[in-house]
Amino acid sequence: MAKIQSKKNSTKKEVIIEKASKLFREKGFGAASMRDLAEHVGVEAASLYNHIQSKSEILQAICFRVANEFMTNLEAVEASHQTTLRKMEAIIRVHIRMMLDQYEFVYIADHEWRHLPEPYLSNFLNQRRSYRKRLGDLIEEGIGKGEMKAIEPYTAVLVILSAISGIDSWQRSRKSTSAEALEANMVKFLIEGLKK
Amino acid sequence: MAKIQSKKNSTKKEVIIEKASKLFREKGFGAASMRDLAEHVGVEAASLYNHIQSKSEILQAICFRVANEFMTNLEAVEASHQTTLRKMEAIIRVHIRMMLDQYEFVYIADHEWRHLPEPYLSNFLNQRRSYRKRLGDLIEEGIGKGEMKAIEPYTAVLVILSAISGIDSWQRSRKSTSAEALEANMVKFLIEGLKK
DNA sequence: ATCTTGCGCACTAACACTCGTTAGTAGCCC
DNA sequence: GGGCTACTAACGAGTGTTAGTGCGCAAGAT
Repeated sequence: MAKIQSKKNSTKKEVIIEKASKLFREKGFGAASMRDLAEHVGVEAASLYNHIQSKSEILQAICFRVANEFMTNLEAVEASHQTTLRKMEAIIRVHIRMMLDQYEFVYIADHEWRHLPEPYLSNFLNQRRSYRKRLGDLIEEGIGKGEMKAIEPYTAVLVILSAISGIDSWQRSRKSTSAEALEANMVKFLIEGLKK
Repeated sequence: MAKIQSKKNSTKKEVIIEKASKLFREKGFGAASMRDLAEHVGVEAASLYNHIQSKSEILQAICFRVANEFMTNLEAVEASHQTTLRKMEAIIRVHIRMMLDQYEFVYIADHEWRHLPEPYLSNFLNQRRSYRKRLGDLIEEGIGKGEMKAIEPYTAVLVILSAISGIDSWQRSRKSTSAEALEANMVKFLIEGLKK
């Protein structure tokens, strides 16, 4: 009957994950049911299990994909040769853009990770902690070099990351502001808070 | 049998709401069950219904209590005679303090409101939108008076509110930073982003 | 001071679902 | 013909919530 796999270059599993990401964001992981998901995919609930192993496997796939993407980017930026301030700007821009065009995925990694089963939960939180630590170190370096004002690095990281994740409010209600303007204004605000 | 009402000056309903706020934050509204809640209260699930009408009534109580508190404060600040910049600082500080000592409640109003049933959902979102609009107007006024740099007000509101709600990461893992230092640093960062 | 009444509150049992997931089966394509 | 993959049916557990019952304490009547 109704085959899945609507687009080429995307396995059925990928289709399921993509539909799931929309659903998990709208209803939350706990409130979204497999029957719900199946309907959006165009299939019976039991058929999903030909492609995935469990509901939480979907969540794992989403969370770790996002985490890896951010981590990979961080490493690239760290290895680059720029001002510390420009490095931070680059990272901030990547976060904003990810939030703009991979919204569903990033949102879930940001808000639904708590439903990960162990040991994935601990693993994820470790990665997260390490990522933030490295961001903090970068800021500390910027302060040391006199490029940034003396702010407690941990707080700065908190403010920056949270501020960006607030784009989710913007996504919900396509307001007057355009995506480009949003990015520009946000970078301006955040970098200004750092700059000496 | 085992009576509820451990403390004076707090009805049994209040005790239930308080325990529920902890539970809803830890597990999410959808994943927290009435039997869970009952156990924390020290009572059978069915007994809860002598004091509340439904699970979602608890959510409503929490969300609107928080919303009203913020709204009341905003009106007080608006009516006061200060620099626009100082008004913003006052509002930011109230948000931070609420996040520090009414953490569970604020968190739920911030993240679990989507599980409100209609018509409460629309009502809540309207209040929220109106609140942010008025914050935006305040910033616009500040720009007009030359106290603040020219930033798109909507974006600024987004950044500020989201940044503060990120304190939840801090609450989860009592880090090196103290509450006072956190508040000071955060205000510094955010106000600096606004100031001309 | 004792008895009576009534109400507040917690109990057990149950209903009517919904949940994630598994077993077993049959059709379609290489 | 043999994998894939989608189907139906069903499982056991857990969901919010209601019905009906009885205990215990406070107020009112004698």
